Amino acid sequence: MDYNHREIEPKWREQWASSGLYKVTNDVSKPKYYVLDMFPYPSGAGLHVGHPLGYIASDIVARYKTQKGFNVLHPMGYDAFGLPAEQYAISTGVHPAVSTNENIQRYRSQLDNLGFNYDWSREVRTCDPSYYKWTQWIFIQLFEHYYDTEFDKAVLVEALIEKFNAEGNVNIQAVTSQTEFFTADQWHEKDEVEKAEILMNYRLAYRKIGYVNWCEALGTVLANDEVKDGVSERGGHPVERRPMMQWSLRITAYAERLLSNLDTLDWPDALKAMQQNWIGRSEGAQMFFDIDGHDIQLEIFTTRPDTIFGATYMVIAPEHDLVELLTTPGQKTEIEACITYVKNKSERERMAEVKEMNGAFTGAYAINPFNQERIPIWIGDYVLKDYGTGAIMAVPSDDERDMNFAKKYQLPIIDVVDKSKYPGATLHDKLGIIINSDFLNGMEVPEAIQLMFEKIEAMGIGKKRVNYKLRDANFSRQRYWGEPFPIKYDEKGIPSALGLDELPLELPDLDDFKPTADGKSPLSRLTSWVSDGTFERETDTMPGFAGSSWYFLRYMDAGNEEEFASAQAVDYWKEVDFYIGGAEHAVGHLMYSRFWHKFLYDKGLVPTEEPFKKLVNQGMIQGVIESIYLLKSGEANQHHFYSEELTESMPEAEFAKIPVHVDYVAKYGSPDSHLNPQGIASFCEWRPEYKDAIFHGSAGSGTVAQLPQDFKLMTKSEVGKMSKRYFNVVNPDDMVDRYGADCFRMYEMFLGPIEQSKPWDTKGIDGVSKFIRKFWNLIHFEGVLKISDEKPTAEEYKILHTAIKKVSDDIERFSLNTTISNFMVCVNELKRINCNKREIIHELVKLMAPFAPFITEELHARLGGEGSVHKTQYPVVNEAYLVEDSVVYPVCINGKKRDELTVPNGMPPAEVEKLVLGMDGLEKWLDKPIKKVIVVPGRMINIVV
RNA sequence: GCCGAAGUGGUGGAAUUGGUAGACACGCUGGACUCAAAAUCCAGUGCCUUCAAAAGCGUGCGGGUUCGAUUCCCGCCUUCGGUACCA
Repeated sequence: MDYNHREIEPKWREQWASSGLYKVTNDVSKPKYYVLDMFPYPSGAGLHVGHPLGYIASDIVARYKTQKGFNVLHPMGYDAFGLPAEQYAISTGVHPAVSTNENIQRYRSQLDNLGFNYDWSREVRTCDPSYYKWTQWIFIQLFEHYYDTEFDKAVLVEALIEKFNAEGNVNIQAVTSQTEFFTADQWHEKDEVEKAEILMNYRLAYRKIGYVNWCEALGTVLANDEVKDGVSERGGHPVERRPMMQWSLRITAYAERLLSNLDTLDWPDALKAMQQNWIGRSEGAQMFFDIDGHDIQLEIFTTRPDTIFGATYMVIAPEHDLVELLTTPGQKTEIEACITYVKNKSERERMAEVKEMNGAFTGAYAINPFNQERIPIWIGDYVLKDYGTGAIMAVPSDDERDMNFAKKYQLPIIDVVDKSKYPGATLHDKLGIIINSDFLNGMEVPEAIQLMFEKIEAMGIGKKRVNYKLRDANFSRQRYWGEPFPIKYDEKGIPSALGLDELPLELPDLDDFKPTADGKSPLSRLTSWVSDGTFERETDTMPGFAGSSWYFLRYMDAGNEEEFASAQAVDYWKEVDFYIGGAEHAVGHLMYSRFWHKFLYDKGLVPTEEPFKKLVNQGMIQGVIESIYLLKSGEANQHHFYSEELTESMPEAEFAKIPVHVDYVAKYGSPDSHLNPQGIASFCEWRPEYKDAIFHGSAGSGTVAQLPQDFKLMTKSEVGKMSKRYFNVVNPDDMVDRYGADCFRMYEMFLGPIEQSKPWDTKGIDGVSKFIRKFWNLIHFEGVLKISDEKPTAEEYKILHTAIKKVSDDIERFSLNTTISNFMVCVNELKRINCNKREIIHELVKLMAPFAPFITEELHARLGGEGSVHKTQYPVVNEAYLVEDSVVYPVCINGKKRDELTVPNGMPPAEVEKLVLGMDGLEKWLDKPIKKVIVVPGRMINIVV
């Protein structure tokens, strides 16, 4: 019989499940290997062909490592809290728990279809109380610790209180937002509320004012994703940034370790660079400027203290605490107008803008401590409150944005750095000779910076300091579908953590998921849950990254009810050896997980400082978006569609692009893609609002009922996201049904390098399908198994061992697309010589088992193998079979290949050179004198003329 | 704007350390088999000039280093990801 995946795949799927083949024990006698996928958010759309790309790759690695003798942990779970389920609930009334559960069921069946070797007994769901009990528990630990810079680790807040009692905070070395010092006596005099506020400034989980996107019209806080061009995506309503008291995590305490430990990781350099830039360490000076007529000082941070004589104005963020105080009555209107304007801009817009900045003068002046000059203090949208100190000294001559701001508001510009000695240097390079700067004149910039550090410290107006761009993470969401905070507030508003016996604090049931009128979380509607008269619960919930920051630890001991994971389990599995997931998580998720892990490490709860030893980012599989052009300025009820070629001469803005279901498009994805009359008919049936539309093409115009002969409406094809909204989703289930999971898996790998994004093209899968049948037919003739037990020839061994070598090398360097090519080459070669030798084929079956688990299991059984092929030892190359007795050299003249030369293996270069010069047929290129002959042993020959 | 990545035939891609550009597939063309089609098999297929032989050009664009550059360096262009509340 011919290979039939519909029979064979379900058979083994059931067999594996019933025998528990993929169950993993914490068997300490074997070396461990932990392979992890970034767990998915179970969206309502189900998996599309892009999702499994990384899962297939990790499955191959997991199976390969198993065959190499490791005890492999390869788990899967769901990142199940999130915004989409909540939005779905608001629009349909379906409870997020219900829709999430349905989505998970669907994901599970889709995943099962693909033959992964996950140990499902270890599944985690972030929305499950038995899981988020420990998310809450970790949050409480963060709440109860502060970061001590003397020991360089997290320490209990209780220990801090003891120190406060004994000696105040003068000797405390900590990462803190506390700026005022106090003695033990002063500490004792403070009341409970004041003490709680001071402790907040030290805690790793703490409360502070954060800003949210508030949309008055929708009465809700919007995610950045829901804001487009400064207005809400739904409805186009104005959005403003509104302050709110929220929980934050003090990730900045770990900035230095997050940065320096990057060196220990086997991650792509590009990714490390992104994290480095995100942390953004810079050395500079913290400086305090006196303010004319005020008792207070303005704190700024600058990396360029050497340019202080060029500081012609100061800029503070419009949200800065001092704005109100500094604004003079005369400037009030202007400042308020500016603040209102800035409120309506997102942070992203404010950072992106380098040309058109906005600001206003407060009316106040800072004093330059070096020449006592008055420097006007402005507010400006390009300074962000949470960056550094939220205040800068502006040096327009040496900073592009300061320069543009100064030009716009006609502020003076003083050149302080002469860069003429360094012609290639840009403004960002710290190079040049200082001018117009009193005692700094004539110094080189780096030298001047050093001198300024010393001066500033000597004068007591500031300190050399390290600053990070990294900001503390906002940890509050005004939403329902997330982990409730295990926090309650007493009648004075002082927060305290719940005890372990009160966990999990379960998310209460609710039937109205809309936020309240004043923008509070939906949970605040449940007054009976919120308050019992003596205390009030926190009603915000945690963000998506809470549950995903530690899930990889839970897999190690998923059912544990006493701890997040037992010490034995954590000591055995330690860290993730191989982590694969999307590049879109390069900073967010990976940074937060590293932070939490380091915190747990400080507490002695995990044995490694880093959670993910090796990491690979997989690319996205994109779809082709097909759309047709709709004329915008038609009469209200008469639609006109234009063929793509007709739109080229008209302004693009006149057309709206209407996505078309790709099933209707002929020559889908090619430049010739179009709707034929049949496609147009399908389109009109699918979108009845266009059933009377007129279609214009090169062959004429007409409605769907009366189209000209050979009518074609050319469509626009663009590579983009595979998504429901573009009607271009390809479901892996369909592929598995038609071609089988083995074929689908191999095709996904064959598409290209795992790290690269590439468009999906169903057509190409035929090639892999043919290959699988060819492979099967090596030992099946007219449907009957036929195997030879003869001893293989040297040629057969060579074909097999070439494949073993190449495939093993490729897996080790994670080049999975080329492994598939190598299997194809191997099978093509074996087919060419009609090899059906048991010894060869059985080894090949084991070699291919990680890639195509079903067909190899079947063949293993048919070849009389014991047990499962997935527990066999992976083939090892024997180099003896690969030795060549001759070498073919390409013969190049001036780097261009002109001929070949075959010589015995190991011939010395000098002799090869002699042979080459004696070759016939090279004369016509050798009419000029030969300058040099280069022989690279085993590689090539180049003659230079 | 900033940070990161990618760009090679009609298409997906290969070339592992600077050494034969286009492996392996898809598609296309021709042929075999067939009443016919599908499936399968065989041959060809970077572009251009050409009956052919043969030559020239060719890895986003413009420069550079080198005997030799898809690979290294400098400057651009385009697309994609992230940009702190999508996941």
